[in-house]
Amino acid sequence: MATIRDVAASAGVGTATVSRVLNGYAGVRPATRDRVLQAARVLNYRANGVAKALATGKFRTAGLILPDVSNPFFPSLARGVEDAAHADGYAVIFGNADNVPEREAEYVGLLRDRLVDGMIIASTGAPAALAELVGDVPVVLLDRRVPGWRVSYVSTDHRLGARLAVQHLVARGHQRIAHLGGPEHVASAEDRLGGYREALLEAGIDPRAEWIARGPFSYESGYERMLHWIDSGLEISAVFAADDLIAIGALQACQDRGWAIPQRLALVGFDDTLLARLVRPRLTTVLQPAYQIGVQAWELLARHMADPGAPTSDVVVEPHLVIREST
Amino acid sequence: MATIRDVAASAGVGTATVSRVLNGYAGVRPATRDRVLQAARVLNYRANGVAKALATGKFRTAGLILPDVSNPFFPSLARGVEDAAHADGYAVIFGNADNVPEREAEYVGLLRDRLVDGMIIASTGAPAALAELVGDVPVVLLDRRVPGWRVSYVSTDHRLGARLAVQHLVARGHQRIAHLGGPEHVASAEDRLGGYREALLEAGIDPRAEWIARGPFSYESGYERMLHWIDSGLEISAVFAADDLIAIGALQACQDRGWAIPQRLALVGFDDTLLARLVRPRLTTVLQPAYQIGVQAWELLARHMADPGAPTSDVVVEPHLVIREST
DNA sequence: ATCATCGATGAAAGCGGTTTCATACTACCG
DNA sequence: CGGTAGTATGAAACCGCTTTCATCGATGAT
Repeated sequence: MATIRDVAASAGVGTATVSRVLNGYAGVRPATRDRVLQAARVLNYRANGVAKALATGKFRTAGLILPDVSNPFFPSLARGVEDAAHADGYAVIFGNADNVPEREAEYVGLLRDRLVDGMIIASTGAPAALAELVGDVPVVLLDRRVPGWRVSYVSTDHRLGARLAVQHLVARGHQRIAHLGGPEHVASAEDRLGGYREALLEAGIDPRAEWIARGPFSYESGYERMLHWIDSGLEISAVFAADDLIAIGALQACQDRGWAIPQRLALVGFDDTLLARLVRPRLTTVLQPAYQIGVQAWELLARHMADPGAPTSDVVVEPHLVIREST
Repeated sequence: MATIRDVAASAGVGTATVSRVLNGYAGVRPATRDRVLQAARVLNYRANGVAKALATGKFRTAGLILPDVSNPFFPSLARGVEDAAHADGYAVIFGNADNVPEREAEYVGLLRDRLVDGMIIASTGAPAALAELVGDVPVVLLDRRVPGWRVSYVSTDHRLGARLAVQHLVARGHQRIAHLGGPEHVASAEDRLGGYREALLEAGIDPRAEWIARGPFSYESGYERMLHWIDSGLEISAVFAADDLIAIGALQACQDRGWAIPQRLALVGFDDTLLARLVRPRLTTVLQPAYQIGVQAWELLARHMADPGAPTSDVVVEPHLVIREST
């Protein structure tokens, strides 16, 4: 692997000049510039990014930590981040925290050690502990606010999304609407639950405790909780699920027990992943623009990386209801 | 951010000793070791990974290039790679080539510049061009062999998988079996097509040209091709799709045109992604153990990183048929 | 008591870039 | 034609770590 010194020697100049040419600084005589370029080409020279990073303190690499890549929502988001980062010449190191806070912390440390220039974290656990780990690396947080930590956030208005979903069910004439919620202490899940409650109260419906069951954002969890409700004779006519995976699990449970959707039970999900369009009946759900959220997060991060003193901001993305066949 | 010099000064030793202690080399007096450890703790010291990489030539980071993260098969695979890498203390930088060969090449360059210790590439295009770009970084290739490039491979036996699928359809009494193939020049797609042909010939059926339509591995592509077949009156009773996404698109098309599955048309997919279980009727498909393939690829890569002279190997994974309701 | 041996340790030289700073050269001006 | 401002360039320091190699003191053998 050719080094900058090889190129310098081959072109008969100093390494400083090679560096100047290759980084496009003015003040190099055209003849010299050409010699350097030529030598670099001949030697098939590519600058060593690590050495560059050490010298400049910038690595042109960012970290992205996701709670669960198997949930189709996150690949879309990741792709948004990655496309935007890529356009800026940045690489993205991604870590899958697998919904385990320890693993998340581990990744943050790993990334910090790799000197990433910034991180985007879609946190699972309580990210307050992360603040210290992150140090002074610019960070953008997704879906979760940490009091006292001055970083930028981008988040969907989950509360609003949940209200849209429930209002839609109410408008369809439902009165007994249950909620298959997400895990506790996860901000998006909490907000969706809050929106569900609000919307019921607004409609003059008392949100009963037995209408709420919480659990992980997964197909299995949705399936089991719904099955349990059906088998225990819970009297409901509609369900708002905290995400599409849970909704689809529930849908499956209904089909296994012969509850027709939407006749016997109306069902609304959240996210609008590809899955929502694939299942039968197609799932009514709340759209969160995953890709754009990713792009947005990148833009914020890019700003903070360019100017560490830039004011933090708080981007709230509006969700929309997508009505399909399950309601 | 504290440096190794700060720790050395604080502990009253040289940087060499700090380095020795922190990397666990023997030959440091316990008293000294404790002083260093203590100082490191007080200063909240973490070694700068970039500097370490520059000094050692090892970054404990690997690259993973995937053609399309939206295809649920790849997140599973990625997770296998990542889990295994993580267990070895490696970080993985991943790149989404988006099925564009240029983008793939760009990523390979990006990774090489970042001095990754190794790469796992699930290539889209013709990866021969990559050989040069990669340089002497250890590589494991997924699903694709490049003549003359001495690297390790791991690949599912796509040909066998396709034969299992078609043999199953034949056993169910089908004679007019079409194939919704994957893109041209993509090894897995070619092999599956090959297996399809072989199985038909073995069954004494002549594989007609009009029974084969190729296109991208996507839902939309499956939908459109199937719709076109139905509308153009193609007489078939079964379809083997080159992957689950295509199969599910086709399934959708059938439902939109009132072709009952499996009565009017039997359908088999490939991959056994989560989707196959979610759609109705559930999809019969060929299982490829994505996660294990990822783990396997990592193990191969780890071997090559540890010993650049290690002999290359060629791991072939056996697929299995998973029979569900679509046949 | 003397000397060779050995273990513990630090100084310093890289790793491959960037960047400052001094210098050599040009060109322009009076 | 000398002086000066300005431009192009290279030497060398530096980024934070690892690692070699020399050194120093202690130990054990003679």
